[in-house]
Amino acid sequence: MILTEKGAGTEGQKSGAGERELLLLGLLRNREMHGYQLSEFLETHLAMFFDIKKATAYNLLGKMEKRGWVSSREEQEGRRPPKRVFAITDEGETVFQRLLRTALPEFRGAAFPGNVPVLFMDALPKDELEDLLDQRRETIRQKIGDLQAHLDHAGHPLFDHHRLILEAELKWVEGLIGGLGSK
Amino acid sequence: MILTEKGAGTEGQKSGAGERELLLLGLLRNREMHGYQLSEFLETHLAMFFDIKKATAYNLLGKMEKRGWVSSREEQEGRRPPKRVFAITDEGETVFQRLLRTALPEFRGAAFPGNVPVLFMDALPKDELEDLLDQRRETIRQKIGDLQAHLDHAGHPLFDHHRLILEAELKWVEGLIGGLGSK
DNA sequence: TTGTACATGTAATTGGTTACATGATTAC
DNA sequence: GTAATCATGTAACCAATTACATGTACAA
Repeated sequence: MILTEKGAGTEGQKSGAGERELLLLGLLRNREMHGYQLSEFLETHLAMFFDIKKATAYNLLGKMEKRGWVSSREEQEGRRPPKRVFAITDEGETVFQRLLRTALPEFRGAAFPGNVPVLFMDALPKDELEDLLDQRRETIRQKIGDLQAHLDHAGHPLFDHHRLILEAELKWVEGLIGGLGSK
Repeated sequence: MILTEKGAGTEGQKSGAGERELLLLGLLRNREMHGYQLSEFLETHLAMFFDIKKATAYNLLGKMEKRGWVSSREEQEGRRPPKRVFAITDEGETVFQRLLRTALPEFRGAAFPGNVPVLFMDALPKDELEDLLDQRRETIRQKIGDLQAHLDHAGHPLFDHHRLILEAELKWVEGLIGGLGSK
């Protein structure tokens, strides 16, 4: 039976926290930005990898400012609503360095809630099951195809990760489909 | 630049909901169980794949009972605190069938927040970076090793999925490490 | 008698999303 | 004039976790 890696010892400071903060800090490290700008950047350049909503970005920036990780100044252009431009502080840089070194060597596997239905495949008539799995395979294939559409990212580590994971998923579903006959 | 699959159309009933319910319903389909028992089962047999806490299970069962998906009866043994044994209802079975058919063909890639730090590798001196990546590689290798420890699951689809994903992760990190020299 | 396993639940908190509320600027 | 884009923020809500609160049975 499957064993948990429990009682493994440390239990430490809840692993896995702070990636969003790390991400925002890291982006602000390149150049200061206001919330909308940051959010736009996330949507246009990183939406494939991370899904951070506008409200989340604003809230996070607010929190980080309270903690002193970032500072903000108002910028007025004409008589539009002013922008709050955020910059990383020295303290923020320290936090960034710490978070980076904590997060990089860690690996906690992602959760795959999408796999739940696979547990109950035998509740379906074989024909229908085959059909549904075919659909899943097509979904994955399409995502792999989408990847080819922006090859400008090829070679980027996160892009490669995406590709490798999708290929593993495809292989897996194909295995499932292949195993169907011999049942 | 990376493109989102936005405006793709449907937008429908928020995809990705209900897997936990599907899981619990599916397990109750095999045999009726009380909360503690269900939770134990999740911990001892499925902890590797899904992480559902006790409180969550209890709450979920409560909710599902309110919705009529499961029914419960009290069972008294001696004079201990009584158990509430849950069974799936006909309505629950209908929901199960629906959720199963919705969830199986879907594929929405998991989120990998653990990859955030990879974006900022260049903020680290090469030696340290190499060291941290080596650590990550070891973490993954160990997880793969852990897998071998319970080979009784080998061949189980979810087990295979785990293995394939971990292998992809390993390959990826090794790629990162390999690319370090040529920088 | 002390700790662990069995057994259930609620309350407080966290983290994030959706929806709301506001308003100026620019392109059609 | 009206829609899209730029710009900020709050409030309500939801899902899930942690911490709390309670109590029996049994083994060391």
